[in-house]
Parts: sequence; structure tokens; C-alpha cells
Amino acid sequence: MEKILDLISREVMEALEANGYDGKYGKVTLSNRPDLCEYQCNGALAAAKEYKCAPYMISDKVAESLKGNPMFASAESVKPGFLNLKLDPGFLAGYLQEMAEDTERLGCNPCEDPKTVMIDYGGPNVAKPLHVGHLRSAIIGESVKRLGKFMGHNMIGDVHLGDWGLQMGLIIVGLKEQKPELPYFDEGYQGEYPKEAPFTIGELEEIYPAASAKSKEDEAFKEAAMQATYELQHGRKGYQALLSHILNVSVSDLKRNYENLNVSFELWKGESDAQPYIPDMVQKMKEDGFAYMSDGALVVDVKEETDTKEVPPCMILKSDGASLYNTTDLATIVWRMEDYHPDEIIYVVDKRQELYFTQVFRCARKTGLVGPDTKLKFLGFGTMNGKDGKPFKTREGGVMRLEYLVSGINEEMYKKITDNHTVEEAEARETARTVALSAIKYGDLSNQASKDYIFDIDRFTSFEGNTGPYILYTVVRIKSILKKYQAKRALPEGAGILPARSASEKALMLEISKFNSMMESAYEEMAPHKVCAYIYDLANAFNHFYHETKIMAEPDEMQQAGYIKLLELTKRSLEACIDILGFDAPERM
RNA sequence: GUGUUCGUAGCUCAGUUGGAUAGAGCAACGGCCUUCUAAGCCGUGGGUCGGGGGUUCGAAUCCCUUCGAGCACACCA
Repeated sequence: MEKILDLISREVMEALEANGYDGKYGKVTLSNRPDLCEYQCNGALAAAKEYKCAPYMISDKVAESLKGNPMFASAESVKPGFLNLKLDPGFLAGYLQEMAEDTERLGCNPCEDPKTVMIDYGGPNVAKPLHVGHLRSAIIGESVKRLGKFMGHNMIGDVHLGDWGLQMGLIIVGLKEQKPELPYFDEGYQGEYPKEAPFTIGELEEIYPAASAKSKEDEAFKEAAMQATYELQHGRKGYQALLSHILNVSVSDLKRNYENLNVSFELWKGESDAQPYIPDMVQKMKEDGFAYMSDGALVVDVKEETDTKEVPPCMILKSDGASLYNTTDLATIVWRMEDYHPDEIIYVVDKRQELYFTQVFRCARKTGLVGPDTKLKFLGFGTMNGKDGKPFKTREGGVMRLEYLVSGINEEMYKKITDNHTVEEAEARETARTVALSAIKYGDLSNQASKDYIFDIDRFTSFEGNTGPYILYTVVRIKSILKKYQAKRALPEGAGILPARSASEKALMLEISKFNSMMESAYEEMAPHKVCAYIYDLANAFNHFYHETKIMAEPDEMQQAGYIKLLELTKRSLEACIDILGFDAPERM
């Protein structure tokens, strides 16, 4: 479906042209003075210069031409040269009716040119529990992915596990201290290794921090870990068997945790998957003359003329010949290009890594890892701060485990629900989970991703104002009426959305009609917070309408059916949006 | 030091890409439940959009300058 702004703009353009003016001045925008009009065109103000006349002379003529146009209830020319427009209620109802008949996409056109987009988010480390630092990447990445899917793109989410490097060596050495009798440590061992992992996730999560701490004090221990890392990376069988145990145990735990957040990935690739691509990649960079030695390290220059600041070269290999983060990220691009030929790769990462990623992107482009047709996009997010404005910490000052954060909020919600109502235990628990997730996600996504934000548990869970729970409450109210209606009667033949009879009903309809244009710009700008702003306005408009319209008491059968149709459309719009944000509404709350 | 992001109500945030009188929520105060869920609705107060200059018919938005804050600046990831 065409966006309503485009439909209106076209009428205004035609009116301009009919009066001998250039149609380009006909762009219509949402009104910023809702007391005066619904839509406005400011083109006459700009056109006045070209035609050397007072702006109102132009807007007067356009308003005159639009008189009697069935799309508008009124078209007025005001003071300096504004053109103020109000939609005809019948036209608006027709637009919404068409939206309602689009059962799949609510009038939002799928993109004309679907892209294959890989989106790299999550970024957990194996053997380490998820902590609050992983929350934003997961929430924002998942939402952008869903947004892209809704727009018709082929979105491939990759978790990009941190499963390479010294941390693995530390775990191996740490485990060896605890259980030296295991066959993985016996270099002469010839038999099959056990299928069962020699540790649980809980044990794994203890081994790593202990080993990490020890390596900082015990030089010999650190040496051993580095040696183990080296041997692992050079194919030592027992260690590779251990690696796959670590991965299995860790990944199934991570999957469970991400599932609790309603986050899922198409690919569970890790840094280790990129390693086989490194030697050829490095070799080619050398052969093509891009990579050279600098202070013992292998680097590629990525400076550009337009830089306002010195951009350091992108390091490919350390001076000891080992690979590093850059190497892995570049090699990851290699397999992504080979296996998926993406049109775009999006990185949902902490914004502090921006400079680093410009280096990687430039290097990938310069050395031909990606062609000019593949976009590389950095979607950096800000820090999640506590109430004091400093990075979020536990009361003791440590890093908060994500699991504990979520279960704490679940518990909080459960209390509030059981305080307010008497509900069955199981339902209360389930509802608490649903509402808690909406509180966390909406609290995050309603801010611009790139900015730091304050994670204020009290505010997010407070049930009042611009929060996830408020949105869910609105959906629940609608569901409740729809159920009551269905229990009484079926929709009559020919029921459809009718022209608004009140200001609040029209306001609601105007909000709904913005759906497709909002969705387009939200995806274009990778801005889930626009989806939040839309549903907040929509929920407000609905609650206002709800308050002054007695739907179940409406005597006119067709009018009542029209209301029901409008409620269904409101509900579907809200649900489509919260699904993109990555949460659901319960049946009751 | 260089670069970069930002500065909007007491607090947390929007601001339709340059338009008319800068908006929400929280907090404060007042009103609305025998009637579809009061987790709601309505109202009141609260602002030199950090300061100064410029471009423009018109600036929170663009440019310059200044103050303040965060962040980043090759062998970590």
C-alpha cells in the first residue's frame, strides 16, 4: 500500500502544477500543530522565493484547488503560507480498511529488492556466563533482525561466539589441575575420547575465572596456558576434543539463556570457525602488496585522504606471528562472503569499537575481501549505566550475571501481579516472565541505540507511563473486549471500519495509518526506538478512545462491528510492533 | 594532545531530518471506578533547548566559537 503521506503529497503536487507551480514544493508532512490540522505542506514558503511573490498567494491558490477533493475534509491556507490539511473521515476509514484486509503486513509494502543481510550480534564468550554487557547487543540485534525480516529481507543472525584464544588454553590448564587423570591430557592416548563432557556448565563457569585469576599471579601457569592454546590451535587431538566439549556444554547453556530473552540465531558460528581461512587470507594480502611489516607486526594501511584524524594501520598479525581479533574478524568476513554472499553485514557492537571497525571495514574493502556491492555497517550501541550514571554494576560493584538480572525482575513482576489480583500460580509466573521481558526490552529499545542509557529497574518495572507493561496492558484491554464481543455475537455480514464519529476515534485512526511509513524509516535508520515511539502514541490514542467510547454498549450493530474492526486493527498493529521489538503480550494481566 | 559523540523541564528521554505556541513519562498537586481491566483517563504547575556569534523569511536542528561531560586513539577482545 502506498503511504498516506505520499497519497496526500501527490494531490498537493497536482494542485501546485494546476496553478503553474513546480510540483516539487508539494511535500506534505505530519502536522506539528495538531490543534490546527492533521497534515501540512510548507512548500509555499520555499516556493515564494522562486516565484517572487508572497507565500500565501501560492498556498491560497492550492487550497482553492483542493476544495472539493474527496481526500480532504478541509484544506486551508494560513498566514505566511502554510497549507493546513485535514483528512476526510471516509477516506481515512477506507485506508484503514485496506490495511486491515492485508492480513500479512498491514499495508506495509515488502521491499522491492530483498537483500541478504548478515547480522552479527550477541557475541558471548564460551565458558563465561552472559552478563549485562551482552544484553544490549542481543536485544538490539534481535530487533533489527526482525525489523529486516518484516521488511522482506533475508536476515541471517550470527552469534559470533568468542571461542578462540588464550581463554581456551586457560580452561584446559585449569581443568588439568583438577582432573589430571583425564585422557585428554595424555599425549600418547590412542583410544576414543568419552562422549560425555568431563564437566557441567556450572563447573566450567568456575574453572575459567579461577584459571584467569591464577594466570595473573602465577607466571608458570600462564606459560602453560599459552602453550596449551598454541597446541590446541595446532591440532593437538586431546585438546580439540576438549574444545568441542566446552563448546557443546557452553552453547546449550547459552541457547537456554537467549531463549529466555526471546533471542535466537540462525548461525552459531564462532571465532574458531574463521581460523582455517587465515593462512590463505594473509598470504593473499602479502602477495597483493597490501600487507607489510611494521615494528615486527604485519599491517595494512587504511588511511584515507579525508580523515580528520590519523587512522592507525589495521594489524593482521602480531609481531610474534600470532593472529588477533582483527585477523579473526577479517577471516570471518571471508567465509561469510564465500558461503552467503551477503549484500550487507551489520555489526551490533559496543560503540567504543567504532574506530576498530572502521579499520577492519577499510581493510576488508581495500584487500578485496568484500566487493563494492557489499555494505559493511557498524551499529554501535551505548553503555548501559546504573542510576548513578556509571556503568551498571551489582550492589557489590561486580558484573551482574544476566540470568540473575532477569530472574530478579521476574520476581519483582510476580510480586506485583499477585499483589493486585488472585491468579493461579502457573499463570502468574508465566505472565510475570512475559511482562518482565517487555519491561527490559522496551526500556532498552525506546532509547536511541547509539546513546548511553540508564537502566533503572524501578522505573522499568513501575507499570506506569512509557513502559513495556503499559503497551502490554493496552493490548490486554483490547483482547478483553474482543473476547467479550465474540462471546456474545458474531460479526455481521459486511462489517468494516467506518468513518470516525469522534475526535478521539479519528486520532486513533490517524495513528494507525502511520504504520507503513514508520516501519520503513525504522528499518532504514536501524532505529527500533521509532517502533517504540509509534506504539506508545498508538496506545495513548487507543486508551483515550477507549475511555470515551462505550463499545459493548453501542446500540447500532454495524457501528459496533466497525469499532470491533478498528480494535482488531489496533491490536494487530501493536502486536506486529512488539513482535519486532522481541516480546509478546499475555492474555490477561 | 588529537579525534569523536553528546549537552532539551528537578529526574529519564522524544523531537517527524530547517517550519507555526519545543513534547512525553516519572516526581508534585487536583479530578474521574454500581458501567468493556484505575497497570487507565482528564487537568495544573514546571524551559534562555549549556553560553555567545553567524547563515535563513524561519534554527533545538546547519556553520563558527566557547564551556562542560563521555568515549576512542596498532601487538586485549
